Amino acid sequence: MKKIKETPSCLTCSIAKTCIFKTLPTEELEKIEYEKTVHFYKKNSIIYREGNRINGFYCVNSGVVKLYKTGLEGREQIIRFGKPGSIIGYRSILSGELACTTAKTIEDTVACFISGAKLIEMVTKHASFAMELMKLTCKELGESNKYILDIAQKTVRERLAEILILLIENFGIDDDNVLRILLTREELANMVGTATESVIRLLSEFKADNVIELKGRKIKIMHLEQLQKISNL
Amino acid sequence: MKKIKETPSCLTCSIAKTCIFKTLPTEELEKIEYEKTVHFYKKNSIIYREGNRINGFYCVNSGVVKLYKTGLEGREQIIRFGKPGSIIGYRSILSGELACTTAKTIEDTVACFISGAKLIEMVTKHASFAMELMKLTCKELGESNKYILDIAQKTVRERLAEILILLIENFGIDDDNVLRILLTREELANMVGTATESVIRLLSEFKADNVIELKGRKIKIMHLEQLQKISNL
DNA sequence: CGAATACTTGATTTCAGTCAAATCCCGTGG
DNA sequence: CCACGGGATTTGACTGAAATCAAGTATTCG
Repeated sequence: MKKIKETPSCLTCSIAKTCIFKTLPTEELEKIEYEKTVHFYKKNSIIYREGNRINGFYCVNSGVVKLYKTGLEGREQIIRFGKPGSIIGYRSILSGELACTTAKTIEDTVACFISGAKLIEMVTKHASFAMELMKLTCKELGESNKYILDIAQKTVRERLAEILILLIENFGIDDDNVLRILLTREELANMVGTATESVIRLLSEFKADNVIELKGRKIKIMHLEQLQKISNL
Repeated sequence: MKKIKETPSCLTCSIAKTCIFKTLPTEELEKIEYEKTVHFYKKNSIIYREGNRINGFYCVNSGVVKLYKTGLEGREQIIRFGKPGSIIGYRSILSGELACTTAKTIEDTVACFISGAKLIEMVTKHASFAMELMKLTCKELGESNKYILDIAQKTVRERLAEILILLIENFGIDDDNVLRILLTREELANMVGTATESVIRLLSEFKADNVIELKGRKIKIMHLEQLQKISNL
């Protein structure tokens, strides 16, 4: 409501443990601060599109971004989310390829754009930054590989439970055990890799089994252990 | 037959365009040469196991290695292959995690082991090496993400055709259009993420449609365009 | 407040997995 | 050289999970 469209500062931003810039010296942060451009996106805005060349990357300051690939009949496959502190779009800069996903906001979002040249400069000049970035990429790669296994071998039911756990880990739950992210049934389906109807049916089942409670898009976690059991670890 | 178990040299090895070490100065290569240990594996040997800590990575000199994750009922999901010039096991070094795949040779293989400390030293000391490594990782990440989409949305038939094309691109075909890698039906199934019987049935169909010819594990490509059409790009 | 979008439930279909049985193939040892 | 045993491959029959199709209800948003 009262959010002011204020330019976020890299110096205060980079304090967070999860921030990729955390090892950079202050003078470098100041240079980024000076060079970056800040963008304000309304919900459902596209930041960049799969297949396009992007000449920089984005650091999400507030809001949530879904990164998805588009399949043959236009069905989306959500690969991951960007949330405050995440960087998105860096993969294609580093690999020298076109963007492999579309980035679309699912909430009003503020993101800072930093040029690819600057990214490469930082990698070249600061070995600790290069290590951090590599660590991030390798973790992401591990997650993607894990998901290949899941999607190839697990049932939709197991995957849905797993996705819910993943969302809990990523976005947390509030005091009332309600998941701190609101997704449409279709978006859930596009994460799990299944049909919307299947997600609806399975959520109903979970609810009937008292594993979760549903109120619109709010999902309240009643029994995390149950979810874990359903997901098969 | 007449292959001699000879220690491969980093200096001659690194000439190849695809080699990750190609930007390193000669003196650094000499140091690697000195530090590395060379390992000779027979077919079906395990180089490292998913879930184990490995304190270095391997550079494949000759032979072929499959990298796979193991699912609940022990079914393998092949993530990628290592072939001459590939490096394997580096992901877990850089991310500081446990190995996320098992590496098993499917041919007699020679691979050089280089310590994780050395890898990190090279990343730190040589920005160009860091960039190359990052590029490699990011490309791999792009491929994994692509495969998530495929496996989530394509039919087994489409995926099998796609995997065959991928194998052609990776391992090539000989003068007689025969794929230069021999996999069991089960291994093909473990790439596609399906049952062995399904692969067998579909290969028979492809053969009946004159897209391929089969002689044991040899696959002869009769009509690549057909394969591409089946795979839906 | 009306249109559009999202959600839900039911009926039906189908792709692909599982199970079962037969055959093939290859290396080993007699 | 040949028989044997075990793994790999093939084919057929059956099953079932999940997709698709269809129709109605609820919500949201301009």
